[in-house]
Amino acid sequence: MTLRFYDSATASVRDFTPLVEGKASLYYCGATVQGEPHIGHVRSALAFDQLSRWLQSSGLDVTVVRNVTDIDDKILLKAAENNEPWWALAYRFEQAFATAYESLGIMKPTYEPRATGHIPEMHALIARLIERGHAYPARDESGDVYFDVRSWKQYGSLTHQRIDDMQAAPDADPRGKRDPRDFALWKGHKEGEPETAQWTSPWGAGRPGWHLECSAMVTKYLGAAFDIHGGGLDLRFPHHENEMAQSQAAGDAFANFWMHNGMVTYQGEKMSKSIGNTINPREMLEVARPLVVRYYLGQAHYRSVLDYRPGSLTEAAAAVERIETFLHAAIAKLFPGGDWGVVANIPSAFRDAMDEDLNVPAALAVLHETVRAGNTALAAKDDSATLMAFQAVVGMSQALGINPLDERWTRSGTAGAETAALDVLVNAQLLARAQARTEKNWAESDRIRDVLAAAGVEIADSADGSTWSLKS
RNA sequence: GGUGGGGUGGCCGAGAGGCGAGGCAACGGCCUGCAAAGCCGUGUACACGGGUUCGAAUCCCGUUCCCACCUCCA
Repeated sequence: MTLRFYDSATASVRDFTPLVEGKASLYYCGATVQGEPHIGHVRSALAFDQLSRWLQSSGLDVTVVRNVTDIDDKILLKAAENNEPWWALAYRFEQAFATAYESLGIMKPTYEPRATGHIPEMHALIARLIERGHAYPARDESGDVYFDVRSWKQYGSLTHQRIDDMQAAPDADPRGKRDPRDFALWKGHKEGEPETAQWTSPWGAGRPGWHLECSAMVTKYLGAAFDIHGGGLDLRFPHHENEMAQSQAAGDAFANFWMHNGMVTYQGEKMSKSIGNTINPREMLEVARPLVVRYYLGQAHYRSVLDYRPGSLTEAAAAVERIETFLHAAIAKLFPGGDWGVVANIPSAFRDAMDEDLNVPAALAVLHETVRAGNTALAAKDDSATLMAFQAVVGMSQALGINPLDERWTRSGTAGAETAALDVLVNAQLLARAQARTEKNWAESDRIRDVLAAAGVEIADSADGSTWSLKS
């Protein structure tokens, strides 16, 4: 089976054929670093993390580029309000995003370019557009340069809109524009803006417009034609529409596929900073482990709306624990030494689900069915079936970035010297309890269990003895 | 006004003409000293009204409600 993805530009699921055999190039929009990340931002990055992982699992050599837009109106505005240099504010939030991504195991892109580092590339693109008659300097001496929307017949094709059907923005300031929908490629320096927020250009000193940086950076790192451009659904218009227009009008083929992730809502309403109904990753991590948060944000199909409500994380935690319980039981049975090696395997049903536009929910169904089969095999003492299930669960969860055995999730809290010490102490208790149990001294047995439970240590008895784990 | 996406059991969430995806919760059973975990089983799910069909959650027509975007948005 071949990979198939939903392409927003054609509004259909199409076969994915890489432009260069054996390789895949993915660009997805990162943040305009003007504030703290919320889980909507993280969900988007996670969706494209799942995508790039799956492209890799499919044997492709993947190059991923995610931008940081570190100069724009809001950054300047907030920095002024804060009485802080705009570049300091931008970098502060860039780091906050990096921390959020890191905590949830979102793989680092191959490269993460900043807008401010690509001014010359933007100038070159503007020059090409002016030369081809698709851009013009403002008629009002402002130093702005606009993209001429009417000069590009295909304008609107990404979102299937006609310019004349679009609702005119009520607050549109025509300034020196030929058409109110023309957008700024270059913004002339204005009185009162920081001196540091301007660059010289053939059209006067100023700074880049919002959409230009992505076009310039994609082309620089992935070429004039590349495989996939991604981002949040809310970026389709105007951001992606404008990006596509300016790049194609300049003569670049640009993205072969456009992929957009669904929004995160809270009580049915889109989570956004302007409404103020946001939840940030830190708040989530206070109530759930990183692995659980990742599982939760990634369990729905990437194009679906994900509605957050209190309790979501508890349910996700139960599902994750089910997977973990099997994995730990299988290790205890198959690899008493604790060294299980890694022979991962990905069942074809899982592969089929993922190949079809990244159907993660269907893929998770395969994973959970395999966990059940594994538990059954464990109960039947069928070691070879247990091993098969174990390898499949490891393979599938690894492909999704939610392998509970992965060092990333285990290294803090349950590993290291503390755990080793705890293991000795708890095992001493378990030994005493085993003695009590052979003597059928149930009161003593239960007392030990209760004491451990109060300390957050859970006991599970089986025919082969008792094991312990930390309650999460 | 324009362009899209939706309404699936108590909750989440896939599917897209034919044996009830999967998870969470609940209930019953097995196992267990008791638990926990696990396994097995249970539930008359597809917004509403028509239609097509041997058969519709899925296709068609109509109605209704919700969400997103139309120059701040992931």
